[in-house]
Amino acid sequence: MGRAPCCDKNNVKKGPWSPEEDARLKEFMDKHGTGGNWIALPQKAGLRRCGKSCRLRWLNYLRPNIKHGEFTEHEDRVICSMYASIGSRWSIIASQLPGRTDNDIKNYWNTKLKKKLMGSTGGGAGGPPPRAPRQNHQQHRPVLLPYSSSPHPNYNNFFPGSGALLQHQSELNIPHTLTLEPQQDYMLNSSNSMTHNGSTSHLLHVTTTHRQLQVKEECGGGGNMIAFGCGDQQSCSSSDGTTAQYGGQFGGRHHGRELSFDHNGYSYGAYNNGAVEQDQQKLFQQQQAQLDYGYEEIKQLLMTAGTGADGGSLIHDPAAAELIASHAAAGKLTMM
DNA sequence: AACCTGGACAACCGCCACACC
DNA sequence: GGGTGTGGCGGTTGTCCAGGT
Repeated sequence: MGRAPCCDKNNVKKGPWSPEEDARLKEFMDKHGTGGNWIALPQKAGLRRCGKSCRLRWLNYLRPNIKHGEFTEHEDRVICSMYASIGSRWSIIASQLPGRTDNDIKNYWNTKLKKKLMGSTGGGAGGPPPRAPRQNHQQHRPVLLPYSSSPHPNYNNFFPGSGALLQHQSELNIPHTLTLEPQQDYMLNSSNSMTHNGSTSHLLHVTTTHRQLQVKEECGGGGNMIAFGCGDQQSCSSSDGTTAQYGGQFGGRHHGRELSFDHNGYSYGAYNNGAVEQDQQKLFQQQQAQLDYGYEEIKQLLMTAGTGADGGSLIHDPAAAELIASHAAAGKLTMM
């Protein structure tokens, strides 16, 4: 049983707007505003258009103070760094760029920035963070990193001279002890490939959030892509349709610190209705305690602590877990 | 000159969350 | 509390145009 359409599709005009329609809509909006109802607006304004179409036309084109034309380098940076942090939340990104619409930014990203960025990475790992499903703001607020601190891994290639933004990129060379910063992404050095489930991986991401460790393995060339998640369920799918999903919670005592890894209640820097909750960001910053893992602990975490969707460990292959742990403990994890 | 291709932009579609009754 | 209407969002498609062959 489908919904009733918002308008009579047979009786509305589609396609590009004519100057006359634009003028009529603009005149009506100037005089009356939306009247709180976009659906009823076309009839009142004498337009044979769907209300949604009117709304879109107004918001994306006719509204005052809309900025068209070339994006500045600053805007490029904001878009890229926010995309790296929150993915394709165009409306939120648009809220940071006065005069730009989400549609504009989306088109600009899809047609120019994405290619520019991919070109600078050589087609490597530059994907957005996995997009969380649409959130019930009151129940599961997504983690939102301060975007300026989470640049694209190849940000420096894309914007020469922006090295200051990569202040977190440093090698960790602490034998057998790995210090993971909460809310930070790490990338395993790709010089060593590893085998998991019969496929060779070339890249491995370790993401830490407060009380959360997430390992994501990727293969180049459109191969398998596997995400190991803790707390919130994580899932990734690949272009060839192979998907692996692990989720759940795990916990234990490490360095005398109780780690529950239950994600609930630990989303800091969240946004709500598009507005960053700054006080929550402050709270997050205050609670940025370091998480210390040794080789055995990392291995243990990976091998035994998971209670994923399949009830198994995060990594089924002992050799794989050992390899990750050894790389981590040997300091071969690079902050992204 | 005709055709093809790719880029840029505008618009549509379907889904979801929320407000209201 | 449930049903319904609406607004908002993101993904996708359509259209136009410029440049290349």
